[in-house]
Amino acid sequence: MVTVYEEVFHWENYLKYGTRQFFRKKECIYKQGEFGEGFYYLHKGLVRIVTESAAGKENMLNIVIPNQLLGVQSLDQKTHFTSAIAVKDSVVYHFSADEFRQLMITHPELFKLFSKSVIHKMKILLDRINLNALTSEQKLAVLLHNICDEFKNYEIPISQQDLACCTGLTRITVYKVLKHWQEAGIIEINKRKYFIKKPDFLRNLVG
Amino acid sequence: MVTVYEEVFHWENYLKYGTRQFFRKKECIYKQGEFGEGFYYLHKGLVRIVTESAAGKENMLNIVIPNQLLGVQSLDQKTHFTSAIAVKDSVVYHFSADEFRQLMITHPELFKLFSKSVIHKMKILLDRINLNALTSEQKLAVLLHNICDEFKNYEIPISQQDLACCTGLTRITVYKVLKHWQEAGIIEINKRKYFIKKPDFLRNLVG
DNA sequence: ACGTAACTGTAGCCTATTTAACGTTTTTTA
DNA sequence: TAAAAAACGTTAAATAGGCTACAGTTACGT
Repeated sequence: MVTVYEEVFHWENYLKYGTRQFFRKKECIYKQGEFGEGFYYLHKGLVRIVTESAAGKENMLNIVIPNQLLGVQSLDQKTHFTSAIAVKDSVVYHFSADEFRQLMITHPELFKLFSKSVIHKMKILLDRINLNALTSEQKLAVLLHNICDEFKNYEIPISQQDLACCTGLTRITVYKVLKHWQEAGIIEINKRKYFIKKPDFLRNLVG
Repeated sequence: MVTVYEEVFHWENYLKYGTRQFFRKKECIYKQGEFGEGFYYLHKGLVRIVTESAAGKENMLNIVIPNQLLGVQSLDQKTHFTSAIAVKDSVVYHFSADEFRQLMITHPELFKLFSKSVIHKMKILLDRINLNALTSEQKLAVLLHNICDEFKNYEIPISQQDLACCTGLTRITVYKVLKHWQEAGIIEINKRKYFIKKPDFLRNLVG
């Protein structure tokens, strides 16, 4: 499930030490299995993190919003175990492991920032795990709710297909729930865009 | 699913800066929701990490073996989002956040060790997520297979109940799969212990 | 040593999801 | 701007896995 969290981390002052890079919509920032060196900070745009299981099924892990890190797993010259794909045109800053280690010596306070960001990532992964205990309706509710929080309005800019992918459900199940909600007047479907009319309903579904 | 990972991290030289603590079997090292301050290093014993979802269902995340960290999530004075329970009598070293930050200034190489350990944790969470894409038979196959690797033989010292808990399946489902495998001659059940006769079969199930 | 608590074997029902299938609509790209 | 590729709407059929129930076993504490 995609969880969008809004905690703010103050990386601004350190960006000048990173390397700025641009990625177009749908472009791949890093791929599962590739070697990486360091990590990225998302400055602008939107990135989705997906993982491919041994069985070959693709799973969306989370959506990275500006002001968060991605690709931390390869800080230690390990292969990436997820892929990152730009959802919108995005601007990222890349920090190489060595650079960052140097930087930490002169700016020890960076450790706090870094660990905060990483722990935050772990929390997201954990929430993703806990999601499995929920029913499909609840999964979707959590997902939509988070996405709305993120985009600060009640229009969902994500396809059924993606919703399916995020929750691990089939598209058909997503479709059914959405249809059901539409009939119950909880959401409105218009030109394949979804508008949440009763956000409280979704909130209550989960607790 | 419980995954036991064996990568080795060399914390030995730094243990003297931590506070040694003992925990008896079944004792709780930290509880989900409690505030924590710093993190633990497992020196001896075995600890299992569980998480309780909003719905109240308990899920085992992983088993921590000696030489690994636990409770990193509260490094930043946040509440723990998992609980840690000693499976055997255990010896841990606790590092407070402040202590550790000080220590990092005098020993910058600690950052590498720390980040390695944390990334490793993330990998575990990710594997746990990928597991959800699998069928119940596959989940059990992966689990048994990992346990065997861990214990270095083909006898499974874990109850059906625990297998259920680890995989998130019901006990009945676990029982059914196990019975099915028994009938197919893949495992042998004897006095409530399970012996894997055709490990390759399990391996092929997943790919 | 005994009683309670936890674990296991088994059956049957039930429903939420998945799979398959297929025509339509929208979006992408050559 | 036309063709190709995604994405969507919908239905029907197949099924996996969940829940309930209960009796028989084993383990554990005092």
